[in-house]
Amino acid sequence: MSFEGQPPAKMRLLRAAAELLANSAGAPVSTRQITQLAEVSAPTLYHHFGDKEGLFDAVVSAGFEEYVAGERDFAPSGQPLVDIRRMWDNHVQFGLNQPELYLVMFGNIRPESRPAIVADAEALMEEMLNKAAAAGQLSVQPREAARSILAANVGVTLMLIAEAVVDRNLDLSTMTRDAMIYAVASDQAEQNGNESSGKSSVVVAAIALNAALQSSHSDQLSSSELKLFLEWLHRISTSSTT
Amino acid sequence: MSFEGQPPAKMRLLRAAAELLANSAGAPVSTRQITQLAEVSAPTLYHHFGDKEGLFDAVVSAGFEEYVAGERDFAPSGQPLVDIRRMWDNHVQFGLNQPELYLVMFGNIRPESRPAIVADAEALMEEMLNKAAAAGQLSVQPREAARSILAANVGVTLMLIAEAVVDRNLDLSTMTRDAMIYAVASDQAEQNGNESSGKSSVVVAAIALNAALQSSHSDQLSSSELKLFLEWLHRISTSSTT
DNA sequence: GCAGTTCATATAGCGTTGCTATAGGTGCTA
DNA sequence: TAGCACCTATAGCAACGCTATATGAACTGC
Repeated sequence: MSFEGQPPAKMRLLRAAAELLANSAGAPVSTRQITQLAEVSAPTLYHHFGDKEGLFDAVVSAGFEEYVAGERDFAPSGQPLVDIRRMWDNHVQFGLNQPELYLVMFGNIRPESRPAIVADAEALMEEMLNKAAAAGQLSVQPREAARSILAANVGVTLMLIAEAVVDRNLDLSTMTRDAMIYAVASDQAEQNGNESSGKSSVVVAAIALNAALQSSHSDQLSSSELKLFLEWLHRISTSSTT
Repeated sequence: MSFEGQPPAKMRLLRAAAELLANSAGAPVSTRQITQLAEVSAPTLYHHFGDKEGLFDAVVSAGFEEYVAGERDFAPSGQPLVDIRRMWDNHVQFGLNQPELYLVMFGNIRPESRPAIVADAEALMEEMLNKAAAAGQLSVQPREAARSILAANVGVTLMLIAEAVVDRNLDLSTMTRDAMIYAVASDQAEQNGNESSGKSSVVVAAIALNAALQSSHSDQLSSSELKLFLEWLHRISTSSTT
């Protein structure tokens, strides 16, 4: 959605809202400020965007599309998980660069109002994770992984926004990012090279655990618990792969 | 901060605000609603709390202290990492039970306005992680781990709140929680390919199976069986030594 | 060329919001 | 009884999101 072909008033409103959202550090932005800066009167705003939130949505989705576009461009590094890392960092940077926009997008999300942007972000992340899954580098389903990573990504970004700029420590982001990616990656289920089916990885892992439990006795479960546990383990490890 | 000894008006304001915040599903709560329900007129509110946000802060911190108290009580399970899990789950439940309060606390956090509650939550989490660190179960500094886990916890909770109640899937919480705890726990040794130190192969295999089970819902166990199975699995995978 | 329709903008103002200037009541201490 | 804190109320301000209504411009069909 380029700004070029739009009627002047609508475009000026978008620009004014974006500028005010970007510059007013934390303070809420009123429709009167926006219309005044855009040199337009109130009904024009509502004619074009229906709502104050409609205007903000437009600004957000414009900014988000820009961010997504820049994201897709330099993404194909061959290593999907590396791309995920970069995607995470870009997300954080986007939030820190435009905290107001970001808070509108991810801070006030309520059930009835705004799953749209979140769904977009999830889809983008999932798309990248699909490549990782295709390369056998994922130990969980891409959709679940995407939701999980995005949730952590949002949480970290909100925390960083909440901190004073002075003592913002990006180690929080780095650490959480690597934790999430590592947890989702398949390098601890190292058998995924030959069998990429999710179910078979369960079986393989169950067999491995079974073997490990036989050799070294764990004291974390009582004997009765262990007995039942082993039985279940057996049921899992002998299940047919579909 | 008990409610008992307070003058009636102040207490009635707190109760009214809490009730309106809890019951008004998503809609903003106005001071007039509050003062009307509390049978009090406007200046009284500002006399006692200075601000609308001051009132909300009071409500929030009351609720938060209650939540913290309930948290500390049943916490000492001996296994710090298990306690962290429970703490995570309680955090999510707190957010889902009182979404309005939660959004006030963690959704709108801006640099100048509200690091207080966040700091409290961090401190609580850190306190628990210190025990884990003392038991040699942590591979990173408790403070960093607490910040990281809390950030992910907040992100997950916000995501769940944003979803319609119907299709809320708590797997998102479970998966992210275990990912974070696992990443922070000291069994990270094999992350660097150094498998001999620290964890036994039982733990490694248990973790792998856990991850695999998260991705593909096995139909070999009933849901109640699976729940208990996963619980045991986690006990094994968070055990400190063999 | 001109009526009809549609789109875009403006004037003025409604109802509600958070908040306050001012003042009156209440109970305590002296 | 006087004085003094504390607590509460009447009334109202400025700002908010939003809209009923109206005017101008641009295009369309005849």
